[in-house]
Amino acid sequence: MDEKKDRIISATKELIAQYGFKKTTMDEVATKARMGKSTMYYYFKNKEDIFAEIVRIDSDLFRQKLINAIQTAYSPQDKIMQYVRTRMLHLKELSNYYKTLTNEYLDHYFFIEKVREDFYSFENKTLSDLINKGIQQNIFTPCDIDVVVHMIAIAIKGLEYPLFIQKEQDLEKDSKQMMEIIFKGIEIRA
Amino acid sequence: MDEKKDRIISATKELIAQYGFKKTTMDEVATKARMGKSTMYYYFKNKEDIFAEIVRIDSDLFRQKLINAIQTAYSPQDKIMQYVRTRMLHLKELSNYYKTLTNEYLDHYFFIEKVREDFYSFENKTLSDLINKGIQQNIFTPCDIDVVVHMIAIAIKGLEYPLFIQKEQDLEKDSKQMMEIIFKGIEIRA
DNA sequence: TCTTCGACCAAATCCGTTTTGTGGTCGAAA
DNA sequence: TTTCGACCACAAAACGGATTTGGTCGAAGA
Repeated sequence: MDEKKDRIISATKELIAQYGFKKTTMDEVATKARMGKSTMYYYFKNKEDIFAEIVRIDSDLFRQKLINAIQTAYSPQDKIMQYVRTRMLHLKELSNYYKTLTNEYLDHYFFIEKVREDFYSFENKTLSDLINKGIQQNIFTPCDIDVVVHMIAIAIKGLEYPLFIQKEQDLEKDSKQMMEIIFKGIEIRA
Repeated sequence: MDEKKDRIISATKELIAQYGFKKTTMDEVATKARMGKSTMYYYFKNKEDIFAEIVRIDSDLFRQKLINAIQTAYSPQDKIMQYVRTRMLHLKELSNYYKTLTNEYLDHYFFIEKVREDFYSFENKTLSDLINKGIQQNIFTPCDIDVVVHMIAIAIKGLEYPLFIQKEQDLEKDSKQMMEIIFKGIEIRA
């Protein structure tokens, strides 16, 4: 039954958001999900498996959010801009929510690695497509798309940095200005 | 006598590069510097003081290296490019050398903070001057210099990222391409 | 056959205590 | 002014016993 899985997932999510992965015990999750601890092992292989599922779901939602953001914009520039903007704002939200988790994240990221790689591959394809479309529409100058995507990825990493060190920053403004400069670098000149 | 200070500094540097700050004991340093432990306290206030001095010296050398790099180039673009290139290569060297230290770095950066701030302020001024000169020479389009410098800083952070996660990357190539895009964004159009 | 769970286990974690190691001081002496 | 051995206080490691916790299993209910 999927409803049981959901109960486990949402209980785990809440507890993990508050206490982090390590400090959340399976007993607590079981209590919160209103079932015996052993029952959970009927639905999930182990503790990490639950967490992996949560990450997978969140990642899917994130991707969907990005796809929606792209669709609301028209020009390739706006689409890319919306992509980056949405990505940064979501990450900021995440970093607030999972503040406790940040440190453990590194310890456990071996089993998130797959999701992370999948995401990067999605991001790469999405941005490539957008730039390609921009070139076909005679808006961007023909160029090595992989290089441009890689540069955007580097810019994104730079924008992420303040989140990582919990430094306040106007992400939206920075994203906008950064992307504007990059656009000027690849737009066809009048 | 300055020669004594140097012996302490260089002994500490070697040991710290190998074992990190915490695992390096004052006894070891004293032995390597061929003097009694107490003697070192005649020249330095405490252990951190030695480390702070090392960081200060290294930082000065780094700055000098960057100034030299700028002087070897002629156009504002090349100067900025050389700046970024030299900065990244130096950081890569550092990150190899002080591999052990990376983790502790965060714990101790409170007493490196001052040096770090000074460096950022130097970097900001240096880049501002270069861009300003570029505008005066009619090479860069007049713009909000602070914004451009901030964007370059973000790009640099993005370029630093692979160092931080010990991921191999062609820093020199990435730096070059990233800066070329930014230049296209601020150059006066023909 | 599918689902639930109490009882149970081994390994990890916690926690109070003791031992050791280490940064730093001081006074004497050169 | 410079050097250092002896010494101290305290932080970190080592230890070992008690507790917690992730995970298994077989029985029992649907």
